[in-house]
Amino acid sequence: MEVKEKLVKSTDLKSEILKQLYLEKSLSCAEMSTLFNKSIPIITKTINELIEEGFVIEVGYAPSSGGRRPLMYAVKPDAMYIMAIAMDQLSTRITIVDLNNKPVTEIETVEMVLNNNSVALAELISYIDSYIIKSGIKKDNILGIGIGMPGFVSVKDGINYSYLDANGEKLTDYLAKATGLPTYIDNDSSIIALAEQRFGIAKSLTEVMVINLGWGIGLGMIVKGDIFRGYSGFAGEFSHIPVFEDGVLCICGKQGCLEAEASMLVVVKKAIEGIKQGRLSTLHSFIDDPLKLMGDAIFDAANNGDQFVIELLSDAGYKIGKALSILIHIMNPQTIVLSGRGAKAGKIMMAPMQQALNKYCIPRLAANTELLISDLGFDGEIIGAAALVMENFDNEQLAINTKRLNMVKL
Amino acid sequence: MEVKEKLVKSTDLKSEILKQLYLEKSLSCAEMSTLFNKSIPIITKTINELIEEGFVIEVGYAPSSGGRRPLMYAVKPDAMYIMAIAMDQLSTRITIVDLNNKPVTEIETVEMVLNNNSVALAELISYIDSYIIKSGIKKDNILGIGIGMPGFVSVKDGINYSYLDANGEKLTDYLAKATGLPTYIDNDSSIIALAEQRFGIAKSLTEVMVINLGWGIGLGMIVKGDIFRGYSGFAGEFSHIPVFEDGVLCICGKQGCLEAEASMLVVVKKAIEGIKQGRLSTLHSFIDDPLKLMGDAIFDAANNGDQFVIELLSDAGYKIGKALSILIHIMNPQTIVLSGRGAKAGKIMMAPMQQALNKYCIPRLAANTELLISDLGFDGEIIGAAALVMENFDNEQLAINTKRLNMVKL
DNA sequence: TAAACTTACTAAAATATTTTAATAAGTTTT
DNA sequence: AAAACTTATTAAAATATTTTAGTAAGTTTA
Repeated sequence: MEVKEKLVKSTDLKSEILKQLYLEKSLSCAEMSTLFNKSIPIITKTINELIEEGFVIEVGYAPSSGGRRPLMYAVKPDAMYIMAIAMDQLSTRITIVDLNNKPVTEIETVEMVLNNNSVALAELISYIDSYIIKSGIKKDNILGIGIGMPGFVSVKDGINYSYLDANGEKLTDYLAKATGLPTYIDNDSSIIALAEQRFGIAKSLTEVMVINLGWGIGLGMIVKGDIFRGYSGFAGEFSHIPVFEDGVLCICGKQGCLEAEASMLVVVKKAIEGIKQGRLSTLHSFIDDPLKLMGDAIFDAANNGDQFVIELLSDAGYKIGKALSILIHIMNPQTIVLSGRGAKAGKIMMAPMQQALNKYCIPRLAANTELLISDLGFDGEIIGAAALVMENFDNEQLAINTKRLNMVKL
Repeated sequence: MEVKEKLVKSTDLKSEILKQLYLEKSLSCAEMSTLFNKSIPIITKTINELIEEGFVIEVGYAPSSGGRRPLMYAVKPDAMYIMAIAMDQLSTRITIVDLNNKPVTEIETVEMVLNNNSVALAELISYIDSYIIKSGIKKDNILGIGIGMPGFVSVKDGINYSYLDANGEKLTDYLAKATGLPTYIDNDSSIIALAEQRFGIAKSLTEVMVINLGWGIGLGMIVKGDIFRGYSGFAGEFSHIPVFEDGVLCICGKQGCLEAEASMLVVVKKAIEGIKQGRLSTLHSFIDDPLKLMGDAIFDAANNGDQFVIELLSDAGYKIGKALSILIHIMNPQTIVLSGRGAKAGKIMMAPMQQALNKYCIPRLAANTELLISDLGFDGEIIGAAALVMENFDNEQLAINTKRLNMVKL
């Protein structure tokens, strides 16, 4: 533990400790004292209150580092639960996790198209309600709902400008009213980046760019250790920067977008065309169900040495690499993480990507940036959605839940 | 005043107040109380100490907002001085400013080429020494030296990897030893961005991209209200991103860089070529002294309606605009500021730039970004260099200077 | 294996900070 | 023009936080 010192208001200490314990497996009083720049007595007092209130438990002694062994504290996993929802264009996953991010009931996947679907919002609410009932967990025990979704999401305004219109009302307010639970939304890629920085391969790093390889190519940015959203909340529109001169026409209406040249959707389309034109591939059996192709089949094919698929992924990788070189020039990140549903494809894409970085980056920058593949993979968005709720956990939330836990005791 | 609340350690309150007073013209106790989240008594006590020690003065009453008029406090301008140095490839400007950023002695410009100049560092030191002597200001009264310089500057390492090599030693340490004053360095564009955000047209904005129009095209980034430098300190390498397919060969060795297509150097080169080929321009009298062309002549010509120059600048503006659209997609800034020596040219470039933004940006992003021209202009780098010293002002610095001021009194 | 050194935890004393209440000095309303 | 309302400043009381010192429990060194 050599986490950088945090500055917190004394009144926020309690919720901040709980947040920190959610992020770390366990901490000693001394560690928290240095972390929060508070004296040991005040930490001890606060921790004891948290134990008294049922949020924190002792988890034994850590190995000695040359003196008395420190007593470690951790969050009580079942003190509160979080509902985590991960949406994409075609399907939505719902689960409820405990404070160790462990699903307490199985992740449920429902097919729901977002585009031009005026009943999507109503459906989502009904899915949420029935899932909570099925789970057997009392609503009072759920801290809130975190949702990752594609589109132009403004966290500040609580609105997704692309999907799930709530008749002009704040989507977060609308969902909170409908479900009776505090609701937080964010862009899927941002949420995946949050998961990678809090619990994944980029844990505790401060400058991280996370590429969300889904049907499209998303970017989640971690700047100075936190999600970066830009001024109006639309930062990271990576896939629509003009990289290729006179390229394919993109759905966004412009030419030369990365997404129109190198997304998984494009790879699949090219695969279908190629197979139809007689190219040999193990994927020919999927040709009638192209959208399901993505479901690991394409990566499995690549991993099994399917030449055609490898060729297609390599080409996409090189193009993404060229765009990444632009990103690196501007952001100079420590790490780039390939994550999201298609993270597996990252393995095949990595070599051509690195090749493009070497070609298009100033050497000093290429040398200072490492390219990694997520180990969270498809779970990233779920974990990120849960983490989003805890990001917003504050004293107010704590007070509500303290009351609740005390009520239960009586 | 509705500045966002700052979290400061109690032990840092004194230096933080002084820093804040350097940035604002004046503040009342109540304002500082809300700003720093401290009680009025503690602010009063601290301010009185600062007055006692000679750093702060009362500057009268502010207009009432419906009650007793607040007593305003400001920094004592001559309590300390700052040496500010602005370097570019060809010349270096030196001055000493007071705590109102007013030069106390005239800004001195010396010709000094940075590239392949092994004696540049020694020259710089001698310029500094002689300027201090000439100024008549005691070294003890100078808080430190702030230097803006082109090149790959790593603030963390205190090294400029492009110029001013100090035999592997930290440049900041070397200069501090040689001059006897704490020295801080940063990239010229970053420092200009700092000036714009602290004292210029982007004052107090949190997400700002500042384009430094000099011989090259620099970028200084303000993210979350502070200079953004990236992980290894090289963020903002805007002018070498691959924007143009198969473009001109750049000095960086790559093709299609913005700098190779649209920098002022390129504009000047094209102007010379054009005039030689018979194009009419009021610049023909400068043809024998191309490097001096830049010295306002090119902007004057444009402002006077010189068609050829306007054409060249418009073309450069459009190209910069295309690159800016990439930057906007990634960063989603609130404001883009055209600054630096060539800020004047911004007026002519603005229309084609906006045109490129409209073409290459997703409409929602283009609409959310305003394009402004600096009013600091050529002074930006000097002001930023001074601000850089105050950025690093802390309790330690304060203690040293308190001692000094008390010594003087005895 | 005992002595010396580290580190962790607890309680009391010292210090720092905020809250409260009283007063001063304005503006706006009646 | 007086009364009612705001806002600023000051001093005293109440509260919060840190420092200090003492004890407990381990590791390392001689």
